[in-house]
Amino acid sequence: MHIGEVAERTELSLRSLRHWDEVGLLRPSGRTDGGFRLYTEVDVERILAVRRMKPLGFTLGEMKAALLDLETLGTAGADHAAARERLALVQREAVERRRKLVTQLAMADEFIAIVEQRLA
Amino acid sequence: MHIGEVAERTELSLRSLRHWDEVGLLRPSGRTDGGFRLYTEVDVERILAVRRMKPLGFTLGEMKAALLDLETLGTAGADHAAARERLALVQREAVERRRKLVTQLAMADEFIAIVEQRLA
DNA sequence: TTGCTCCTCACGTCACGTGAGGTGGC
DNA sequence: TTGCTCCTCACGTCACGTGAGGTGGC
Repeated sequence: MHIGEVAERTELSLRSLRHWDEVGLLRPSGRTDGGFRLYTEVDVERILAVRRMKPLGFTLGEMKAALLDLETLGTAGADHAAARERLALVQREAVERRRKLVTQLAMADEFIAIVEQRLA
Repeated sequence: MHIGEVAERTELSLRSLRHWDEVGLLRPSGRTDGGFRLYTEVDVERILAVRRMKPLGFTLGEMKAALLDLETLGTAGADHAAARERLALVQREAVERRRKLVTQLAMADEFIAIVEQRLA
């Protein structure tokens, strides 16, 4: 699948997908002879996983590491111990950041209420 | 009140407050002879208003304009018509962006659930 | 063969972070 | 007088946005 279709399906910009490729967060599985990026369904699944992490404000590097660890846990015979340890930290961080997201949502609601009141 | 106290009370970095001053979003009401920024309670109120808008992803310029319009509506005799019109647009945008925030929170929850499941 | 999609530079942007070197305030 | 807080550069960072100029794919 070409980058355009992936962009549409994931609601990401072409530039983001290319950037993620550049920095090694998400390399497409293949390329055509002409150099076109070729993504598989598995690639798209990875991209969607990154999309879920993104709102929590992790850096691309952190997300790359987390993605790797998640896939390690899904693979038999790998070094599960280290991956589990790192993911446990990611989990704590994620829960903490989720709390901040909720706080931000509350602040946004306050702002909207204030504007509504001023316009009423 | 000096910048340090403001930073603590608003949970913002010194750098952010200085940056907001630099770009004209939030100038402190005064300066000491030595050049120290002096913030009033009203300044702090403005800063907190900006904090409420921030999660919605507006640019500093947009927030500056919105803040101005909000204060215009709070002032008698000013050009309320134009301010109301612009604020109505800001309101629509805000509601739209709030929806996206909720979506992001849902995605974050999905991610946390996935990690939890993998670690279980 | 015609477009439409894709490619690689490469500079620009936004909102700060992070020292460096120096001085004001109580 | 001693620190602790504050100041101004000014370069760095992160995650892309945005053309420019060119070519691959069906």
